[in-house]
Amino acid sequence: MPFTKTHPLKLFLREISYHRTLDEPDREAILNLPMRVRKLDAGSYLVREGSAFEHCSVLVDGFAFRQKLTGDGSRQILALCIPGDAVDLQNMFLDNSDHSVQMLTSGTIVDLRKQDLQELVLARPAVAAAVIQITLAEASILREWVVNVGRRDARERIAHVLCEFAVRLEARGIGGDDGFELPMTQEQLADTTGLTPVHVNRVLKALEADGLINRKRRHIHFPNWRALQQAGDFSRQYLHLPPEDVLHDQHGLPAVS
Amino acid sequence: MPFTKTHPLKLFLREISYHRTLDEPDREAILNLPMRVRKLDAGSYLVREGSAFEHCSVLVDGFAFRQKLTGDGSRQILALCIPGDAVDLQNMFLDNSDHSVQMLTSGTIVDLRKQDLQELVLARPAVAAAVIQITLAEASILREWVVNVGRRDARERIAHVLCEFAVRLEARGIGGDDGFELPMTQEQLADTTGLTPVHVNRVLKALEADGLINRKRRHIHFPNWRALQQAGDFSRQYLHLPPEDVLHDQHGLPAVS
DNA sequence: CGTACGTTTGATCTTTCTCAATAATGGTGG
DNA sequence: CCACCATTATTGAGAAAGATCAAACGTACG
Repeated sequence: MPFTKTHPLKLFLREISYHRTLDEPDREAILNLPMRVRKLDAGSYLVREGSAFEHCSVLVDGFAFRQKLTGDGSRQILALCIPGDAVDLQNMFLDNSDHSVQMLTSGTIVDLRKQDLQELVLARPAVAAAVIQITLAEASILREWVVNVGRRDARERIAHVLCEFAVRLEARGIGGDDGFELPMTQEQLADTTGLTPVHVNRVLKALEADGLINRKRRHIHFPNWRALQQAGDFSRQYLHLPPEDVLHDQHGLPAVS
Repeated sequence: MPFTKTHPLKLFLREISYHRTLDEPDREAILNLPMRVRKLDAGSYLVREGSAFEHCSVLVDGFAFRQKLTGDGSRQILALCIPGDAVDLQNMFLDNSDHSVQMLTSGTIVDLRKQDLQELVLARPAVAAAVIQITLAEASILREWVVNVGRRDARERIAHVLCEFAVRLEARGIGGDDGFELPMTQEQLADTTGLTPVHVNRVLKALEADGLINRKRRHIHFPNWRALQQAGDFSRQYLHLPPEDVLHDQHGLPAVS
């Protein structure tokens, strides 16, 4: 079966299935939700802080980030969204969004109607449970970010973010073994770590000098994965991913295509 | 009806009801859950990072906090729990806890069996929806904390935490109009803001000198609420509380006693 | 080929941390 | 009730991580 004919919600469904086993009717119900596929440019907004939305989006392709601005205009990035992530579960049940979501790269999203999703959750307990689990796992990542930004120095923060991103990509089956394309400018990396772009630059160079990363433009490679994890005080526990040996084993996962 | 005969889950149920209207059978089901009431001393653990639990706790009386340690042993406080908060919804659906929860003061908790809660959620869509909303609101607070610690200076951070705590207390009908008892040492406040105790002390004194707070031991009073909010870049939006005028109006809320 | 954006570099300045000591405060046993 | 102890709060001096300011350098792309 050709790759291009993959259902746009494939990754999302797989993500859900990690958390909770859904039976066939549940999966059917999700896949048959009325949806609209949209292509977006880098920088376009998926959600704008303070506004209410009719639909919830799932990221199919490309990257996005959550962000919030302070009163004096500085920005904090709150999460990185990768393909398969539900971008605004918040808006499904809360009235207006407490943060913005913006595309990091160009990409594709699927819009689902808020109403439909609410009905789905109310009608299908297993889906509700899966949504709860996804939300809880996301909260766990947020807690780790609070720690990262609150109690780690610049070097640790950056190493940690790199580790997290790499592991999450790999868990979704995206990104290669020999590094990945970091879809961020150093300024954006600064806004995710609570640092200045200048300092991010210096730390990246230091990490490179210490042999923890190789960079070629935005492409990052980890010559010493273990050392990088250590430098970033990183442990994958908080991501609540399935055990590593399951990741590369497609058996038991729903074949959606 | 005497205050002492209040049902221990009263505040929790009220909190749930803010988010979603539950019908009588739903509320009954929650109140009839088998439960165990326990009194705990300050400092005792409700949840320990990395371990699995049989039950989920709801804080009835006293205060608690979520925390995580870094590799080098420093601590970050991730959330303050006030009476009526469910302390470990995480453990209800995720296998082992990604952080610890510890009592800040002495207090009382109610343990509910994990199993029972799961069944409740699976059987009652409205309860599931309420749990999702509570979890989403908690995530929103976490996002604000990332911003606080990532992009605000010491003075703003501390003012912000004070505002948040005061507003949350008031929304639960706890704490007085003329200030409140901050149940934290300056060291703990440092761990919630990503600062050192020494610096927290200096900032508190500065806030006092500027007429933004009055302190008498741990009791804090806000002579100029508006100015403090401004100093902390605080806006209650992210707390997803019901509109202010509903708060002091008990009509429409379930009378649980 | 020039413009715009991102990266890199240097010099200087600030906030916050660290270390260290002293003073309150609350609780405890006698 | 008092003396003592353990926390917690306060203060000072010096150090350091990271911010700020400013400029030069690359690279992509129209």
